[in-house]
Amino acid sequence: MRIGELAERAGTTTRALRYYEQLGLLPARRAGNGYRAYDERDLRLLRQIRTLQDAGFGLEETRPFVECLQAGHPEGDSCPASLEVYRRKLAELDECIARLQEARERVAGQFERAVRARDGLAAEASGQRPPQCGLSTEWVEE
Amino acid sequence: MRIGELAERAGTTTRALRYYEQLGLLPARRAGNGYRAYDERDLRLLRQIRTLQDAGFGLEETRPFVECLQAGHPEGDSCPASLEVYRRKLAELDECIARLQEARERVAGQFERAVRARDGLAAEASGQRPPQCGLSTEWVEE
DNA sequence: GCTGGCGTTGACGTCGGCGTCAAGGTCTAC
DNA sequence: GTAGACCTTGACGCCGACGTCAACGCCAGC
Repeated sequence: MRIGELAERAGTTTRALRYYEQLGLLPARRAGNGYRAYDERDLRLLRQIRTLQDAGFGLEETRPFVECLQAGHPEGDSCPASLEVYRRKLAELDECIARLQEARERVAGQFERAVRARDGLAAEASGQRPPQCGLSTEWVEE
Repeated sequence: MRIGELAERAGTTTRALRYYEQLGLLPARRAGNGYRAYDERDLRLLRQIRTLQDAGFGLEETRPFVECLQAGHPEGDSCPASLEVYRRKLAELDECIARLQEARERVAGQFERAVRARDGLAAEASGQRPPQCGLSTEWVEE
């Protein structure tokens, strides 16, 4: 199988495959004419890479999984190094999620404060009382 | 006030300030010798920028807030455009958090499956999908 | 033999938010 | 008059994961 077919079957691009090879992540054999030659095992490796990428892993983090498969293990995560990467990624995701949630709270607080201030100012300007019942409509509006 | 003092008072660097000026975000007046000259209002603008950045806003997203202050409003979020940015950012954060949580679940599932497999118990599962969330400037890998 | 569709390597561009020189100008203190 | 602490502009570097040329080679079909 040549590079174009492999790329298509894995749902990626030839450029990506050459990049992986450049990283030593997915080395390719060569046909007589210099074309890269891949087989089903390479497709397996590539799918491992893509699955992990989709789950938020960087390319370097996929390396232990790929090497694990290349070493003949049944799964990319059959090796200790892969499990270690899982653990690190879980911790990373947890921290990341916590940070985002904290940011979300801050933004939501500021937003609501600003909306109240706006309604307050509008009320002062128009000389009327602020509406008390309709904050939730602000949201769905967009 | 010159650039070094402003940077220090806002907890940033002179490089960042020149960059903001380059973006037209924080224009500076010039002293006779060509040095940038800032005042307390600039410090206010800069603090607005930094606060938003810390909350995960990109520099372009801070622009409406800065312009709002420059237009003489009491707060950076006194203007409709700023509120709109708040809304967009909240939606963005929500989506991002959801994706990361989904990714976390998948990784956790894979991890546990792999551990069970290692311990000799057989089980299988699979999954797919895209997470990948880019956010604030300061998340370091661990 | 010629077109068209594959493949090859190499190299530069992208995005954000600056860091880090380099080469020089300005101002103050001693 | 000179050190050194500030300032100026300009330009390249960085991180990841490729995209996008450019210029060429290989091979099948007509």
